[in-house]
Amino acid sequence: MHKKPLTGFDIHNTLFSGQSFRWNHIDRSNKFTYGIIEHDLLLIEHKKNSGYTLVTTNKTVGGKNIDDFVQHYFSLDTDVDALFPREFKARFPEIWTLIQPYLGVKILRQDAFETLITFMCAQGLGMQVIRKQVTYLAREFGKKHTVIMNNKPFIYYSFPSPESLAAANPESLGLCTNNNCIRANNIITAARSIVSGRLDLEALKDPHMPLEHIRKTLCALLGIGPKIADCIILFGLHRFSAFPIDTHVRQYLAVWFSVGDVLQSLTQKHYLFLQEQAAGLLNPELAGFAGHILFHCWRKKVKQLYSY
DNA sequence: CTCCAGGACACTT
DNA sequence: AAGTGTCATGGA
Repeated sequence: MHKKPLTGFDIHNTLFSGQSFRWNHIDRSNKFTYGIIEHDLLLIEHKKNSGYTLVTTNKTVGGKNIDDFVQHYFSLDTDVDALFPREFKARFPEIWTLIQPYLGVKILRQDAFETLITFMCAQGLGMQVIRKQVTYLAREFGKKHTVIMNNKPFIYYSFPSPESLAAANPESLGLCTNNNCIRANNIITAARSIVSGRLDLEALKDPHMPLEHIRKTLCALLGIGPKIADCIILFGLHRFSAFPIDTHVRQYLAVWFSVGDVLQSLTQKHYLFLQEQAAGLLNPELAGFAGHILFHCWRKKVKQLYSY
């Protein structure tokens, strides 16, 4: 067991802000949280006086030592002060005050394939149902692991490999996607395009590749539109300039910044218009990062929603 | 029985 | 291109 204290950011809100559907609580007391990264079980332990501690079963995670992993996975290398420009704070002082408690929320640099599949499950559904689908997918098609914790066996499942989803039959995968066979087939097709090499997610991580080209490549897959594509780009390909717009983002853009109209339908043109406006308000290079903080604040504080 | 949930897509102008 | 209905499903 390897341990690493986690300090300097808001771990709980980061894990449960809805960007990842693979972090869960072990028990109702919420003192232990777990996630599976790169097939490695990570535990986050919360003690009253000693804060948060990351516990891993291996010395390395995702080929990195723990310090480097934490730095990278939790985006601790990104300057928080650069997220919201000086003009933003001056123009919207009340919003700036409102989001103060959420400035510690980080973007998780997640696995690209996991992000691709899990956000394909997110179309037009509530987070509760999304998490359920992802849990079922891992249980049915992921690798089963058993570890002994507190003298009791604890079972978890790593996220399915592209090969296992590519080989799945639609009926059994449909049981994981609310019996939505269209979505099940879309996921299988996407997994097959990864296996065949027709879609190369690693290549899309190239920071020099134009955002437009990446978006176009992802949208070529059935079941992926502009919003899901931007989520994959932000959380899975780690391009913080990508700014996904969903119903919640549209709401806070209209209410907080008088950008667009909530009632206006989100056509492609309007979607791009909102993105331009948001980039103008925020630091364009980090618009998605800042947007996620605004998103989480809007949901939790204004809408009183909880994603777990 | 309605209505909603982090959209996507086919189908007309 | 750009705008407008339709779709699919479990849960509250």
